[in-house]
Amino acid sequence: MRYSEMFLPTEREIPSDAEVISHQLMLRAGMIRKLSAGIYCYLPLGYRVIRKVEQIIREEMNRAGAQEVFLPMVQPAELWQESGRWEYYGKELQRFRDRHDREYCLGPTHEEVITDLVRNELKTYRQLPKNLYQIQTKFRDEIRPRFGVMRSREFGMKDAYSFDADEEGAELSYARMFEAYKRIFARCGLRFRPVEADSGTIGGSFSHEFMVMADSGEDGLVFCSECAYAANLEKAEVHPPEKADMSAIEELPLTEVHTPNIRTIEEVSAFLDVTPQDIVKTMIFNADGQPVAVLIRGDEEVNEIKVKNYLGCNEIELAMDDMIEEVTGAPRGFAGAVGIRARIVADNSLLNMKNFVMGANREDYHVRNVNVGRDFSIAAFADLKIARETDACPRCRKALSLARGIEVGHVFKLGTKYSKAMGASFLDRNGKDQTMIMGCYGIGTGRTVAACIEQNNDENGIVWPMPLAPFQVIITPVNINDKALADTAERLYDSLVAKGVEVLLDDRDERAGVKFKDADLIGIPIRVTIGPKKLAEGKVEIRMRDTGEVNAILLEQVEETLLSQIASKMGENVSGSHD
RNA sequence: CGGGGCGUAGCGCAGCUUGGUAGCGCGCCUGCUUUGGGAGCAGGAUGUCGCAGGUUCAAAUCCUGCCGCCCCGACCA
Repeated sequence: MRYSEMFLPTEREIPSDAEVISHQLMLRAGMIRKLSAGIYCYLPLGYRVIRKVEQIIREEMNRAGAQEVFLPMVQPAELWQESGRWEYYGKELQRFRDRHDREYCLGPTHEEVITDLVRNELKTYRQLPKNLYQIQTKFRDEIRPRFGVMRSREFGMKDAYSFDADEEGAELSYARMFEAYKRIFARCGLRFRPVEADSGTIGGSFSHEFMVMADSGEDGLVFCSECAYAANLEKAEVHPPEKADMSAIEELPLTEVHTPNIRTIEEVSAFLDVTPQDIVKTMIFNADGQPVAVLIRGDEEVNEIKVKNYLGCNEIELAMDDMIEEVTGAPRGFAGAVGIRARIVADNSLLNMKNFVMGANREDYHVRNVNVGRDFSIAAFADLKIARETDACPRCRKALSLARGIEVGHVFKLGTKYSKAMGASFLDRNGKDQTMIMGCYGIGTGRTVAACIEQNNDENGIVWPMPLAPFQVIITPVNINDKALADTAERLYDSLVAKGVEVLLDDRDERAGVKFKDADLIGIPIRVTIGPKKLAEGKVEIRMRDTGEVNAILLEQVEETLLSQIASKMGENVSGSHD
């Protein structure tokens, strides 16, 4: 491709509405342009990178035995009513009516469509397992799209669905996808980590997210310093504290203290001159309409998802003031466990606490020297807190580490959630009707590209890993009006193109500085600079974008040198060959 | 949906408080010079000042309503 002919509008200044680095660089490098909130156009440079990601995905999905299909984006409401998600999915699901007033939605995901397709066509265990995937545009009417293509409303996604006859088969399908995903993200040149995750509204029993490590990521994750445990912060378990021998500590008499307008942990600890570790927080939740009091040590935070999963409820939120007053008889800020009219659950952080402070369920009062058993009882302790770095690994008790990441892929064991609701069954060996067991597996293509930029950039722009680079090589003659330079550039360009190298020839009549800045900004891994001084010696310069290393190479050796550089940079992230 | 901010040339911004000829930098076009890290000089083009009402002799500027976009929160694969 000739730069002079390419639609590649680069920007010198940072667009004012871009916050994160990947968004800024995608705009500046002419990869994307915004059409509307959360809706983006991909320009040629950006789309070339998308196609690189898609190609890697295709190769690895095909290798893992999946087959590519292409499903409609517009989906009839009836299918979603069948699965029950027409009601449950909420406002993210973009609904509309056609001219006959029939209801439809734009596909945010395709469990319904694929399950419908499969139930109509697959009838016997002999036809199973099957794994079908597509790469397609999804639409989710996000409450707040942000960070460019990282969280957009319209976005590209690879989604795969597996159908198995039995649990062992489903396990195998899941494991194969898990391995395929590891290969995909490794081949993309990403530093990533698979983590255990909550399965959310997609549902199902078990899932892993693939997190690209980046401080700008929206998700928190924890991982063990010793063993393989890693999980999304939403899900991360912690090992309960060692049970200490508390018998030596005498239980002091319960005392009510006047604490006028003292509500928060900070206020209470300052006012009563105790540490937050001496206080128990009582959080009132509304769980499917029922009040639940969650007790946790003052310096810890409640993980709502853990509470939700522990209670097994559908909806959970912090209770409104009227519910708080109903169960405590006091306004917000003075809730405690003693005498509360709500189910009580306690985090493990209470295990070794004695003579602690909590709200008195009376306005402007707290109580001191509260003790579990004597003053109120707890049916069971559970892990309900947000994990911290001071917590111990739930598997091996070693130290946990915290990091931030970008979720680029998610694999779910769906079980029979959709196949049962929609009647996707088959006849087994004995002629008996059985429900298919499903899995689903997603990768955000645009998000993968953005995540890659988050990990690979410097002050001059993007630094593409070779496998995702829109071009492998850029040829930069420093002055196109110097015929010797221009001719050399043209000849090298032709010969590299003939060898199948993806090369951009910067044939613009611009000064060298402008070309260098643009080459750095768009992040092409290898730049061949053709200038008068080195050319007089029969040489050109090869400069690596990542290290900045420059080597002068004899013209007759350039092609060979480039081919070997490219080859070594294509495969350096994955051992073994790939088709 | 709640809170905050912004909408002026392709991009980044000033002007608005105190109403009166719409500006700056970059980019763009022409010419000359220059040619290895975003060149210099000279000349030039480009604006329904987000939209609609209102106040006024006069509105980018004041008032009202609406729309769009960004940030924080709630929410979310």
